Amino acid sequence: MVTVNRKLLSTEREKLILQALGNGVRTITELSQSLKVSEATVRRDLQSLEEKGKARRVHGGAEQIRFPRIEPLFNEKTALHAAAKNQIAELALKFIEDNDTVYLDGGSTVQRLAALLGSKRNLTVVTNSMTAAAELTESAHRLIILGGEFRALSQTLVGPMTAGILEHLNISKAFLGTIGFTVEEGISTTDPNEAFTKELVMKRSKEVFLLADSSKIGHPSFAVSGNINSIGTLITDPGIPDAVVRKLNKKNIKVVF
Amino acid sequence: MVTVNRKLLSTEREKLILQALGNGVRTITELSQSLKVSEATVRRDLQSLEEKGKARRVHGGAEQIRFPRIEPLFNEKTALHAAAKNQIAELALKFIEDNDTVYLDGGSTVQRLAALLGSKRNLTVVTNSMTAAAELTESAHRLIILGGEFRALSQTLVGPMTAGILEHLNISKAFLGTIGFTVEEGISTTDPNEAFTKELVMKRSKEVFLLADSSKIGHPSFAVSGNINSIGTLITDPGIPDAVVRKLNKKNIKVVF
DNA sequence: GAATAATTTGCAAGATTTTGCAAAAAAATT
DNA sequence: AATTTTTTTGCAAAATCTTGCAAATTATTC
Repeated sequence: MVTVNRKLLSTEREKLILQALGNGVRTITELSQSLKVSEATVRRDLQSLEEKGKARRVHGGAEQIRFPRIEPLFNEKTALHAAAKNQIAELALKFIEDNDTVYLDGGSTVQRLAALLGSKRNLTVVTNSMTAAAELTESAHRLIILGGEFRALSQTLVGPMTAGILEHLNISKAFLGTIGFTVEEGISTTDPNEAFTKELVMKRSKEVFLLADSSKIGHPSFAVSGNINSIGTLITDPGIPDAVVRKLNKKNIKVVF
Repeated sequence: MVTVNRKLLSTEREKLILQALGNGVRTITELSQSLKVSEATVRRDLQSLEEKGKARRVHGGAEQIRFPRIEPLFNEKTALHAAAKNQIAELALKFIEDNDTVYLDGGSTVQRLAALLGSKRNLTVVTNSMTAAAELTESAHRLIILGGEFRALSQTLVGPMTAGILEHLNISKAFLGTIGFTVEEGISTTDPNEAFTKELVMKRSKEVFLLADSSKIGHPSFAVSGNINSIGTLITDPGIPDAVVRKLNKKNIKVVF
C-alpha cells in the first residue's frame, strides 16, 4: 500500500490512477479526491495516460483499457464513424447479387453488411464471425461457418483450423474488415491467426472487397495479411486522401466511396 | 448487486443496460425506471449501443444482440423434461475435470451442461452447437467451434465440412445428445448430416457419454449414428426401464442416473 | 547553496457535452 | 381513419471539459 505522506511525482500518480481504474470506471471527482489533487490535474494525467494508450477517457471519468495494444484502434469514436460504416456497408451491398456465395469477415463494418443481407435472395454466406453468424441464423440464406478457435476479442474463429473448411469452398465475393491498412503493405491486424485466415480467404475468393473507413488508412497494425494485390476493391468513405486513391488505382485496386 | 451511491457515467449505465437486456427484451420505461434516468437518456444510450452493435432496438424497447433464442419446437421439448434434463446435466458435470478437453453436442440437455461449465477451470471445449458456443463465449475456457453448414432446426453445424477440423483434434470426453435411442441401434437423429458428425465425434473421442432422458429410450429416429459400442456411458433419469439397463450393461455400456 | 529556467499545478472563464423536458413526427393499434 | 403509444427533434439547464494564466514546485546552472 502506498501512503501519501509526501508529494507525488506525476508518474507515480499516474500509476495510482491506473491502479484505481483497475477496479472499473472512476469519475474525475473520485480520482481527484482520493489522490488529493485538483480535477484539472487528474484530467491532465488521464490525457497523458490516454495518449500512451493505457486508459480511455469517457465523459465524466475514465476506464481502464484491457488490451492496450488493440483497443485504441477499436475505439469507435462515436456516431461519426458509425455513420461512415453504415454507408460503407450499403455501398458493399450493391456488389452482392442474388444467389452469390459471399464471405463475411469479422469487424463492425462487415457486421453492418450482414444486417443488410435480408434484402437479397438465396445467398450462400460463409463467415468466421460469430456475430455475423448470429445475425444470419434467422435468415433464409444458406449459412456456413468456418470452424476454428474462438477469439473473444474479435468474436471470430481464426487460425489454422479454419483452413480445413476453406479449402473445400470456392467463394465468389469476399468482404473483409481490417484493423489497419497501408498502401504499401495492405491489410494488417493484431493477431497472426486472424491474419492467416484472412490470407486464406483472399486466396479462395474470386473477388476481394476490403471494407475500411478512412480512419484506418495509413495505420498499419502488427500482422500483415497476404498480398495487397489480392484486393480488388476498397470500399471506404470520402475521408480517404486523394493521393492514396491514386496510388491504389496504380496498383489496379478500385476505390469506391 | 450494484449500489448506486453516486452518479453513473454513461459508460457504466450502458453496461448496466446491457446486463438488463441479458435477461431478454426490456422496455424503455423499465430501463428508465430501474436506472433512474429519463427515457430520453435511455434512448440515447440504446442508440449508442446499437451503433456499437451490442444491442438491437425494437419498437418499445431493446434487446441484446446474442445468438437467437432457441426455436419454439426446441423450447417446448426443453420445458417438457426440464427437471430431468437438469439432473442429467449435473450428473454429467461430475465426469468433467479441470483441464479436460470436452466435446459438447447439440440438444437441450447438453446445453444445460454447457451452462454449468463455469465451475470448472481451464477446459478446452469443442462444440458444433451454436447455442452452447454462445453460452461459452464469455467464459474463460478455450473454445473451439467446428465449422460446417448451419442447421437452423438444431442450431448446430453439421455435415462433411465438420470433418476437416475434427480430424485434427483429440477429444478426451464427448457429451452427445440425441433424438432417439434404442438398445439395438443406438443413437439416431432426423438428419443424416447430423448423424455423420456425431459418428465422427465418437471416433475421435476417448470416452463417449450419451445424455438422454428416458423419454427418448426405445424410440428410434431416421438416421443412425455409428456403432452403439462407441458409447461408454449413458447418463439418463430414473425413468429408464430396468430391462434396458441390463441389456446395456451386457454391452459394456455403463448407465448412470 | 542561491539564482534562474522549466515544469507542474490549481483556478476560473468560456466552450462542449450531456441530460431532461416537451412538442412534433412516426409507428402501431383499434 | 382515429387513437394511443413510441420515437425523434429542438431547446435550455446542468455538468463536464478545455484553455490561458499565475502561483508553486522541481530541475538546472552558476
